[in-house]
Parts: sequence; structure tokens; C-alpha cells
Amino acid sequence: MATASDPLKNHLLAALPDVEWRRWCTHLEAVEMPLGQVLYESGGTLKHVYFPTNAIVSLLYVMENGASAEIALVGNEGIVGISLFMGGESTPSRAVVQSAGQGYRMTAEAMKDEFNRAGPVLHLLLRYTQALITQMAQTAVCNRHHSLDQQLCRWLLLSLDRLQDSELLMTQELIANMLGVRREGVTEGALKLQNAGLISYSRGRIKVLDRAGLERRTCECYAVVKKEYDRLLPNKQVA
Amino acid sequence: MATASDPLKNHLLAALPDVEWRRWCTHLEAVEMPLGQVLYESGGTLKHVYFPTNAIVSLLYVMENGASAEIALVGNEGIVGISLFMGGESTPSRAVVQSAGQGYRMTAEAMKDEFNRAGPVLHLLLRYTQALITQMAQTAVCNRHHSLDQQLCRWLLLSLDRLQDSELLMTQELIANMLGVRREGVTEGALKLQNAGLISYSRGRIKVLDRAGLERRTCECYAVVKKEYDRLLPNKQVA
DNA sequence: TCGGATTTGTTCGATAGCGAACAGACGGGC
DNA sequence: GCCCGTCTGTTCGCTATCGAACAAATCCGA
Repeated sequence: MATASDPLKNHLLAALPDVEWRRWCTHLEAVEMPLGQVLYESGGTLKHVYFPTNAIVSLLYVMENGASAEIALVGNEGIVGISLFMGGESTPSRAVVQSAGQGYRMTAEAMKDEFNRAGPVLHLLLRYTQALITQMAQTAVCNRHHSLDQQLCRWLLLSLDRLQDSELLMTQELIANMLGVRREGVTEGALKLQNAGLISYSRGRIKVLDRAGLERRTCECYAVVKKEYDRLLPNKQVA
Repeated sequence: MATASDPLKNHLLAALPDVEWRRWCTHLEAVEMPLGQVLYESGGTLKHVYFPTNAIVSLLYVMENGASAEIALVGNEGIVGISLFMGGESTPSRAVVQSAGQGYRMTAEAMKDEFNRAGPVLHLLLRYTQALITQMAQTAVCNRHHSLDQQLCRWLLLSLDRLQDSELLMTQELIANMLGVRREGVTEGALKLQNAGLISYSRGRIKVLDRAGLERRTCECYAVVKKEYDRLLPNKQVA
């Protein structure tokens, strides 16, 4: 039975062929990922890559004036630190733990070695990267065309997909930072969803009561991203 | 002396080591890239990848209701069709020629073979992909936080960087489609720029008179993207 | 050289989200 | 059990952008 810190809870790790998996075991280090932890800073060099199991990490860009906007979410489906194997070593964004939990990490050197074997690991990571690209692209589209209410639903659903349960620990203030909007806007949106019986929340605890209802309210962006992750990273069943 | 259709006008091709370059010559086919040409469609399979020399290609997402938003611009600095080597084969966006010109193409099979040699080609393409990712991420940020006027400047500058000269052939209507805003908004923005003496235009011809002025008016997003392309893809001087 | 098509300019009311300010509600620590 | 900090709710005026409708300018081909 998988525990919260079972590496196989991370879908990328779970998708590794047996040979690679056995090799990786020695490289993976279990880590706590507390709320607010910064995994990498804009332009900073990465010492590790992270594979969340039940934490959620937000990739965001922080503007000169301090305002921020989320570029993508990474949870148990992915890896934090793609710039390492993409060759850039750094990237002009920041990675912050938005929902505390656990994960595994691997040193930058080990990651590069594994990637440069140019076998299944490389292809798996590149397919993941393409899914991530789709998420970013759709974030751009959504920011342009959709209402705060729709984006809030999208964000809740994306987060939900990256966690085990249906409860998020997340204040409206934090969500507003992620979406790059005012906290008051999130409050209004959340109220509507609560009144409609889709969620219930209080002081940083959001319970999703009607997932299908959220899907009905959100824009097409959520489905586009979900479909692309499913297509590119078919879920290997964990035994 | 390089002509308009010299493959070396494409920076990626120019950056190839000699060995690869000689091999590639036999694979590259010169093509015209007329305005409006669709290089790939959302979800469609790619038969070729394209290396523009003096054409500009827009990667955009078209929504169910027909509205669109640009995700990234590709010109002589890059390649159209990264999903081919990333492993997904397709992507939920569309690639359209926004500024007519020439380029080179290579068949999907040849491209995959070259990529899978896992040598300098792979690393070059991945670095390019990371730069493209930055452009997409910054598009998301810009769509969230910056004014239409700022975005217009950013878009003009990005386009300029991907062309040889300082004149763009592009109606305000088209620009509006790219930015995902109303044509009237672009007209207003362009008027301001014209009155300020930064550009002059008429019926689809835009001349940039004061590039530095545009840089002063745009948001930080332009510089972030530019810097990242320069960092990741240092320009090999063409002899 | 005329006429239709394309491109650009202008206006008006509507609205989503912003910024600021503040009030109430809840909850953990002492 | 009380207090203070955190979280959520509410209000008001403001602005950028939207949507629609239409006018003017320019080009191109018959």
C-alpha cells in the first residue's frame, strides 16, 4: 500500500521502466515541502529537481513591482526544475510550494546524468515538458479571454487533479496571488461557488463538494490542459 | 553574401556545428511562406518542421467561439514544430504565417532522426525550446498585468527582432487577432505611437521610426524574453 | 476613372476588474 | 476565556477594455 511518501505517488517516477527505477531509488531523497518554500528563484541555479507526491508547487513570475502571476502548477504528475535538463540551468521564474506536502528530490548532477543517457527517461521528461508547455500556453489564453470566475474554477480543478483528496489548504489571498488578481475578486468568486453548493470553505480550508459543477462553470482551458496531460502521460497503473 | 533565402539567416541552422550542417543541407528544402499559411493545425500531425528565414509565424490558440490569442512568435531565430521532437507529435495550437517570407523545411522523419542522435542538435533544440517556454510564460504574465499599449509595443519589438528590416507588413486587424484584443484598441494604441513619432503606418505597412522609444514604452516582459533568447542562444556570427 | 473592398478612425454605453478602506468573524495562544 | 492576528465579506468610485455601429480614407481592379 502506498503511503503519503511513496515515490510511486509521483506519476513520472511511477512511469519509469523497472531498470531506471531501480537505479533512481538510490538517487531519490524524501523531503518535506512546507508551505512557502522556494525551490528555485528567478535566474538562480538549481541544486535539485523535485518530484512532488502530495505537495503542489506553483511556477510564477514576480514582476518588478512585486505583483505576480502563475505560469503553471506542478504536483504529483510532474517535476520541478525542467530548465536543468533543457539546458538553460535557470529560468526567469520562481517555484514556490503552494500546498504543503512531501516529495522527492534528486541532485542536479544525477538528473543530468540520467537525462543524458538519452533513453526512456529523456523521452518521458520531454513528453512531460510538452504537457507543461500546453499548460503555460493555456494560462496565457485564459488570462486574456476568461473571467475571474472561470479562472478560479480552472485553478481549483487543476489543483484538485494534483492532490489526493478533495480538500485544499489555501487562503483566498494566496489564490489571488497565483491568479494575479485581487483578493477581493477571489472572495466574490468563491462566494458564488459556495452559494451554488459547489464548494465550502473557511479560513484556508476549501472543500470541493461538486467537482462536475466546477467543470461546468470553467472555461475550455481546463479540459484542453487535462486532455493533453492524459494524452502525453498515460497513467501507468501502480501495482 | 546571404540572400533572403540563405538558410544561415535562420539562427538555429546557423548555429549547427559543421558536421551536422553538411548533413542537414541535403534535408532542407527552401519554401515560400505566404501570409495566412497554416503550418499545423490544433491536434494535427506534423509532416514538416519549418525554419523561417524572413517570415514570421504565430503560434496561437483558437477558442471554441473563434476568438484567438497568440502564445508565441517564431521567426528567424527558431523552428516551428517542436512537438515533433518533444514527443507529442501534435499540440493544441495552430501555427500561421503572419508575415510572408521564406524559410526552409525538413520532413518529420529527418527531424526525428537528427534529434535522436542525441548530440549537439538535441541540445541546441532543447535550449531553443526553453527560450520559447519563457516567451509563452511571459505572454501569460503580460496578458494578466499589462495594458494594451504596452503589449502592442512588446509585440512590435518581438516581431522586429525576428525580421531583417524595420517595416512590418501587418494590418491592425491582424495584430488584434494576435493579441486577442479588439481591432479598435489596436487602432488607438497605434495612433498614440504614431503621434509620439515612434512609428508610422498606413494600410498594413508599419515602419518603426524609434525603436528605443518603443522599448521605453513597453513593459518588462519584452526585455525578459529578449534576454533569455540571447542567453540561451548566443548568436554564432555568420561568416 | 469609377466603385467596391479594405483599412483606419471615432463614438457611446456597458462592464469586469482595480484600488482603497473598513467591518465582521473566526481561531489559536496565553 | 480573552485577545490579537488572520481570514473573509462589503462598499465605492475609477479605468481599461469591450461590443456595436458607423464614418472616412485609401487602394485596386474593371
